[in-house]
Amino acid sequence: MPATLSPPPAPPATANGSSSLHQHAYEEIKRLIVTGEFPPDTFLSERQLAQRLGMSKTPVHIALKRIEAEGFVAISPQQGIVVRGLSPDDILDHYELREALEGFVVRRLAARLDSVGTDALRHALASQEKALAEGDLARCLELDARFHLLLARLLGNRQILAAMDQLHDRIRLVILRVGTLHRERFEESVPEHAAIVDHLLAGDSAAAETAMLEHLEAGKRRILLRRTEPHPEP
Amino acid sequence: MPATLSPPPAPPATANGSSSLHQHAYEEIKRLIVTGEFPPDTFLSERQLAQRLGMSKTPVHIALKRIEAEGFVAISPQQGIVVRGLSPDDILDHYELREALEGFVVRRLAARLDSVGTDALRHALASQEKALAEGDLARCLELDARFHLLLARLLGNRQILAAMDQLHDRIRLVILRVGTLHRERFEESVPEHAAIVDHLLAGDSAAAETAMLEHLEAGKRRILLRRTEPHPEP
DNA sequence: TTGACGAAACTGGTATACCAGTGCGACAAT
DNA sequence: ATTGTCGCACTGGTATACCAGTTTCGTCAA
Repeated sequence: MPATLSPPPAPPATANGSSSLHQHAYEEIKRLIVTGEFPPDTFLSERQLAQRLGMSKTPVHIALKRIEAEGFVAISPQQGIVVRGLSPDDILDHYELREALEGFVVRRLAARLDSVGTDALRHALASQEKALAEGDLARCLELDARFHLLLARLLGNRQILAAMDQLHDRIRLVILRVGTLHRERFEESVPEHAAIVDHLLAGDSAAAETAMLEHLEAGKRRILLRRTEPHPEP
Repeated sequence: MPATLSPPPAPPATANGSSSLHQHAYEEIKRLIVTGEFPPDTFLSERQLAQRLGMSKTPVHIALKRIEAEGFVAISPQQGIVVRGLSPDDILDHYELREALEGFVVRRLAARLDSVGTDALRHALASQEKALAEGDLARCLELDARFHLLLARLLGNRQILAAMDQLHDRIRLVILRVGTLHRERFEESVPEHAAIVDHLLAGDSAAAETAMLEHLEAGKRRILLRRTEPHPEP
């Protein structure tokens, strides 16, 4: 599609690099979900979304089937589409999967980190500290997710990276479930990241893995403890 | 020649259990790929597939976009669809991901195995030995994949199970890459499974994980080296 | 013989129309 | 007033037609 679209009244806000409409629809709808604009239990409609995105049903339909396959929405034929929320069990399972993947990643990574990776980790850490100092919590959240993905990328395993990439959006969803972002969260997690990096640079596999597992454990605790408000859920 | 439009005999043909056409298309196309009927580098066409499956382009298109997202085909707009093969690096990455997931699974599982799980593992093992004794190699392959999925299911983590389920089809693809099934492969792997189960039943996390990692390492070696002769146990 | 050029025969991507279910509300019969 | 029923207004799912590229190949001119 040309960069200068287009007839429909709504050329979407974000300048997209999407190669196709259904790709754009996929990214946009998922963004609306993981940013909380479409909270859990929201009812969606292909036609509404198509109109909002300035395209026809077809690409929206394709995007939604993919999003359904990833578990973010539930589609009932002849009924409708509903945004799926995350149960506490989902969150626990989510963190356990991360323990398996990311614990493994840092364990392996400590033994094979090169100078390029060293620089990347130091840079990522510096960015996080800068964002925290500036109080830019949204950027803190983004950098947090990117830090974890960076570890997988440095390991160079595309399968693991792909698996963690799918987790990326779920992480946002998990964090958003507790409401707005808290500064204290990052005042704790950024130093935890720093500890992981320290052990990686020292080549200490066991210590790096332990630090990662503690970091994830702390993250899980930060989320589950805040989830004590009464929920009007069935 | 031009497609002179279809003479669709137009009964939905086989009475399928699929809830929708695109679901049926997804399962069928993926089956054709993972069974080797569509080997790597095969060129596909939405229209050809639609005619073969007795439906229109639309559900085929949706199914292919999902299969593309899973990495089994590559779609180039205005060009065509090609079945993606697995490079040696892909296979290495694949096994490394399994090491991360399944190593973690057995480590955790050894500590929390109940009587139901015990029975399920014993039963799974017996089935494998029976299939091997009968020389039913196709069933051996199926039971192999199911055994690994069973471990994840016993752990009770849906996220991990979903991640490993995606691997299920890739495993078949990996094995098919070396050609036909070899009896020796299962004469080795079934006892390896038995060893893993033994350590799980004994509650020995470390031994179970080690056995699993060795099992995966052996599987990787069997594929990459294509060796058919049994090797001495360490 | 050879080269370039253009029409045709494809490709996936998208829009539109239509279909078959579903739920709900209005209206009618009691 | 209650209740049963019909119908309309939705839903996602599918088929069809069309679009804009890309590739192929035959034709025609040099």
